[in-house]
Amino acid sequence: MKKRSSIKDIARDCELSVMTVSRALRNAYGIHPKTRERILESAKRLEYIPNRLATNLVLRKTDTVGIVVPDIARSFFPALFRGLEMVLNERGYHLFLCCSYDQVVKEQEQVMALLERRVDGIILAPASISQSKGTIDCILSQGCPVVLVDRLVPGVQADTVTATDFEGAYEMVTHLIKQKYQNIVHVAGSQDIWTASERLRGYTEAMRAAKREIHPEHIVQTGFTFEDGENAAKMLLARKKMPDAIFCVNDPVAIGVYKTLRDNGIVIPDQVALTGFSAIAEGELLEVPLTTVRQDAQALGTEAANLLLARLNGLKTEMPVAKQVPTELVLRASTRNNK
Amino acid sequence: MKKRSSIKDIARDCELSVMTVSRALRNAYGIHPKTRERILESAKRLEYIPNRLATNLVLRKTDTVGIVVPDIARSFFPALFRGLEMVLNERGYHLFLCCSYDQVVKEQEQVMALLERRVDGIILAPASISQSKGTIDCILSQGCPVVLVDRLVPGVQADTVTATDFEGAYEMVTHLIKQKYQNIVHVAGSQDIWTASERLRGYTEAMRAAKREIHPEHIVQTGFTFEDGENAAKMLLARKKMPDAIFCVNDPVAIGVYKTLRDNGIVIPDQVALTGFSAIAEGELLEVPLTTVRQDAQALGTEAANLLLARLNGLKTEMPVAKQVPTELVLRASTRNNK
DNA sequence: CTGAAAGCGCTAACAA
DNA sequence: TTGTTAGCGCTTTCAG
Repeated sequence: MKKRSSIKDIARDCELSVMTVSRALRNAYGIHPKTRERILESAKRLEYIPNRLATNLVLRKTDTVGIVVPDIARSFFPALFRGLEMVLNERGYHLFLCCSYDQVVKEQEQVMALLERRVDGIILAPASISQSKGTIDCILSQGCPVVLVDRLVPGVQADTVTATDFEGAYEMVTHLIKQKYQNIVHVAGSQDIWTASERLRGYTEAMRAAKREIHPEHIVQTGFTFEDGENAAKMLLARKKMPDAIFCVNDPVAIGVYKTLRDNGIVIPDQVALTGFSAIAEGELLEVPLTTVRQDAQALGTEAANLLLARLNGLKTEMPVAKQVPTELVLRASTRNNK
Repeated sequence: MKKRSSIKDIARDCELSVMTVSRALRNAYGIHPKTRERILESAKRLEYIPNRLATNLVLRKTDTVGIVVPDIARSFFPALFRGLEMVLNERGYHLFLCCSYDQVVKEQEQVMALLERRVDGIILAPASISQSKGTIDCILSQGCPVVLVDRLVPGVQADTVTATDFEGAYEMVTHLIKQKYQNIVHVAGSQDIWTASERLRGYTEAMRAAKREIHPEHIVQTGFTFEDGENAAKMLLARKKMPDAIFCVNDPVAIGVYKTLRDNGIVIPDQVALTGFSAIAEGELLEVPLTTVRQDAQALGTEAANLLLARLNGLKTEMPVAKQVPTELVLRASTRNNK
């Protein structure tokens, strides 16, 4: 492994001072065109690539932003990442992507790694309502700008960008009620995660507004994945009486439910109506396309990126900014949609 | 924005030399337990987080690996990323994820950013057979270990991990021939991308082995996405005579074809058989589940990561290592599968 | 237009 | 067990 060449090697090669080389390489003023040309030629010949560790150390700036999401393999997050990347790359930032897998400890580790590498800012979809606060406070205490995206943590003094999870769920469930479904079950996600908790709240409030009673069997607790949906469906199938509508916390869960019900001969939407949340592409490809709530993941990304950029450029406001991206009902064949 | 504390602040706080603090923080030998305790307490109180820019500069090691993929939003790549991450995180490396969007210029930029940040190694799924060589040679010339994954670039002296694209395609097409399909069309991807070119080669060789003639209309040129599949299907629909089997370069394309054919009243597999490549989850959820070739994306990731780790730990071999991960035929309802 | 000195935050090597 | 010196590769002063 050969040694990489440095600014010093170029200086020696050109018989100039390190300083002149540094200036020429950065296109700074006050360098004789002839000199600059010699330097550039030498840099090329020596295969010089600047060492940004050194530059960043001096400048206290890395042009790097850290991203922490639960799991990049979940359909929603690549879209979000793309939104972030489009905006931030454009402005000269590079991205560190980390996954927390919804584990608080892992999240903490990843954030530490980012802080040690002195990223200019962090965009975080926190793993836990109850336990991520410490991690976020740690970022804040280092004076590192942070934007929470998709998920909130109450009581944290950070900028946030979320979708209207509560409103979306409320609207969805209200639609089901209007369609005269009598027994609407919510397959809910972990209540320690913001989006899941907001969607449950949307369900609850919509039911309450329609004077529907909510019994424990109306709520099935599960996770966020396809497999979690399969399990939830099995539990429902084991009951004496199936619901006539199921509102799932997200699309992967809904698709898991869909598949299990279908494999057990249940006809959607005739016997059971089914809905998800997020509008990932897969839902539309099902034999019976999935009614859902559209969330613009990429827009969440661009908004979060813009907010971070504003802070990076010195935006000072007393209060943290809380931005919401609207959701939209998407009615497809997995529910009855009269009128 | 308050100033972050450094090792120097702790030294002042404890009335010790910087060196002693450095040692204590790294759990090095030869520090009085009492002293270490004081230092640790002080570090905590001052909210000290080590500056790895400085450490990395001295140690010439960043514990960071750069990943460059075409597009993290494509189902295949999150799985690959996960494989990489599992292995590399475990061994203390953090990951820089970049997307090239199949653009050579963007790829070049991303690689430069990684090299400037002095990543310890790079894992790359190259954008172009004909144009990525320069970029890869640039990495190599810096003495930076690199592993090509999923896609190759001929004539490059780097370790590689690929799936058996040729064999998988050959097997698939041979199966279609055995099922007595007469007019088998290949919806091919860009021939400047390794996987697409290998799959076309698999198609061609299988046809040749069965003494089938290949005419220009047997091959439809398109891209890698769902939309590309839709376009290809429209072109086929416009023909006088539809094929009786379509082998698509990958699953997203196949699903795009599927949807367009279905929307035009074509029954799969009765009128047209359809197959993809990759076995992404979506293919199984279609009304008529998709016959395809399974590729273990995560395994590609773990293999590539292990290969890189070996190089990072000083593995020296004359020749680059070329590892292949097997593929497997997945027969589902979108093709006739007799016997 | 060019250069010398100092320092970013840390560690390796040697000395006390 | 602790401290001193030098230096990683670069940039910011301030001088020439």
